[in-house]
Amino acid sequence: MTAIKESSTRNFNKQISAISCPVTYVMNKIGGHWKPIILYHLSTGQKRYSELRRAIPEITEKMLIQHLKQLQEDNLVLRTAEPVVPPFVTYSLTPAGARLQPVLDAMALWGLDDMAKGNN
Amino acid sequence: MTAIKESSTRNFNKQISAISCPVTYVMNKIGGHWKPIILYHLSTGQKRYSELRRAIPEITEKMLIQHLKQLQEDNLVLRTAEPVVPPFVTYSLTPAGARLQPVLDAMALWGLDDMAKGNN
DNA sequence: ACAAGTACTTACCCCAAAGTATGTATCATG
DNA sequence: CATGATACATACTTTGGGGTAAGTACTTGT
Repeated sequence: MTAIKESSTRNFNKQISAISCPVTYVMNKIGGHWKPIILYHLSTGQKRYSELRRAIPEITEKMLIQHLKQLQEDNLVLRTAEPVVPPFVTYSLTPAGARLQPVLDAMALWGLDDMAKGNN
Repeated sequence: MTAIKESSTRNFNKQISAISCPVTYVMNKIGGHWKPIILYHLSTGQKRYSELRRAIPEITEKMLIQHLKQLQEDNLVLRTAEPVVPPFVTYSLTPAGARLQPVLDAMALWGLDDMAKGNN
């Protein structure tokens, strides 16, 4: 699981930043190139693993699962597996994940606005 | 600076993600451990370089300037230098930077809420 | 003469995030 | 009997973000 060197200034700073700064706390949860995109695709309804893969062709399987796992640990997405073969796994937003919607919307709004004017 | 290898899948993905996903676009601008904190300190009014340093003692000078530069390039903060000696430099938010306020607030709100309930 | 304050710059190193590539188990279908 | 689909796992390498430490140019205070 990408074992993190517990004794690194790097990680220590990350921790205290997350505790003292709620914005950084959010950043640690939805940061990274792929998480917002995954969250977006799940915001339109639950999806199977393979559906997500096809919806985001640029992402590698490793990255997809890795981030899905982290999002699960962070209690933002829910994994539901049907014990059948071939496997049938669906991912959906948890309530906490759904509550992120206004945040993502606010960000998207600002982003689009900023891209439009480029510089004010 | 930190010269970026232009031909890396890594950076390429970052670029296209930022173009196609406005949320990622925002993330690239205010991501990193220090940027939100710097932005927060500037949101309460313009500050001198040394004031910022004292306000955020954990940050190193290298990181401070590096991020201030990036924030300038991203048109979020404005640098004003009085041509005197000793140097007198103040940093303040640009209109675009100020417009970020509601976004940061939304994030902070969610963050605090999420920290409070931990898991729903 | 020397320390301290101003606002940086520069060289060097480490590490975690991201990418590449391949493997696994099970079943259905041609 | 081999290919494809499902949902992953895992070993290996690269690279960009971040940290450490030291230096620069100029002036004021002691």
